[in-house]
Amino acid sequence: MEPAFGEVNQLGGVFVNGRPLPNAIRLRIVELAQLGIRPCDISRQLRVSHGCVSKILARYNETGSILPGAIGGSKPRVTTPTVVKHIRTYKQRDPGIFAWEIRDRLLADGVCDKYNVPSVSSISRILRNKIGNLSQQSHYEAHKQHHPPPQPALPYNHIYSYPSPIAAGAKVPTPPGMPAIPSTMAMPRTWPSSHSVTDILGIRSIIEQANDGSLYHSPKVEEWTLSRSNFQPSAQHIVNGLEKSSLDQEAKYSQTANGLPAVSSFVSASSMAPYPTPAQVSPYMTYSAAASSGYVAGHGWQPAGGNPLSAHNCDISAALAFKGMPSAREEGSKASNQTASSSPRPYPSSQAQATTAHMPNIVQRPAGRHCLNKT
DNA sequence: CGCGTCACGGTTGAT
DNA sequence: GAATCAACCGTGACG
Repeated sequence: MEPAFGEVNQLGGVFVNGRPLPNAIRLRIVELAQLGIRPCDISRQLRVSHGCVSKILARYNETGSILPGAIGGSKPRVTTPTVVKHIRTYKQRDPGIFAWEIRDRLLADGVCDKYNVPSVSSISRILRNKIGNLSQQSHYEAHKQHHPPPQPALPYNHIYSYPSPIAAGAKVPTPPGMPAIPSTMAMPRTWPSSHSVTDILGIRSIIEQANDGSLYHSPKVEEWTLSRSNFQPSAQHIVNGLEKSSLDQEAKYSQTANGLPAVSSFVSASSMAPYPTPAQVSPYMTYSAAASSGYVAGHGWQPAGGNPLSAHNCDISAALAFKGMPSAREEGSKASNQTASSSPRPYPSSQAQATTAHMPNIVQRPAGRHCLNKT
């Protein structure tokens, strides 16, 4: 299972191998970068490897999300039963049809979109393995016989019809044919899985808990809210991407956190004082700091106007605001063309506005903005 | 010296 | 329920 305590890196920072940094830290990294602090300094201050800082900032710049990608799980299948069924149908109607033609038809008929349409080779395989004999038999009946019962209409397709999750990760910057990177596109792999519901529930419960003093939860809410409100479309994914893993993780990190110097304490001030003793700090305590009040509220540096990142100050309210936007996920998952930069408001609702009202700035983040670090 | 990148050892979650 | 697989993670080192 999970180590009760993390490891300590060269900078004296605590981390859990294989697990993402707590969102509070991730948020911190972005915040500091936005304040013009160089990545190398951020790295030292937060005691996070510069590679990690670099990665998080790069992802943030690319996707608008501070959250880690969805860990684990499998990719959604593109060759869903529905798709197979359509392929079969095409093949039956035209036994001489080519795989690429089938592919085109799947797109044309709206069975798939360009993100989840099977490759030609996949189609060939399907034809060979699942349908091959059909084309030679007499068909229309055939499928009723040896075919699995009719599939539920939208097993995966509609769920996965958001922009290619695969294209999403930081590793795949710009999906082909996509001029700009809509934040939704660039989001981390987040195919809705069974989490979908749990995510929501989980998040909500967290939000709810935020009231009862489970302090470690607030950071989640903050960041999460932050991301969502800042980057609209991607937000949902974030939610999705954040998923259990993120939340859990955070919870884990939080466990040991008690009364020790927190990130906030040494990051906080612009002062950037020498770091407190690193290693002996119980792992993650650092992270505990995240408690909203602690690490942000007190600082004078946040833009009065409400820097997006200042969301912590209003984590609860923002969270509540978010709660009021249940449909955001769906909307976001489909609003794949929205770019964060162009800032079409995906959430025209008053609720959305209420949320975003806290952080007007980021919404206008310049599209082409580059490394925060390049300062 | 700063930063992008990548191998590595690790975790996670769907199948 | 265990194994497998493929995704992700942050660190540390290199260029």
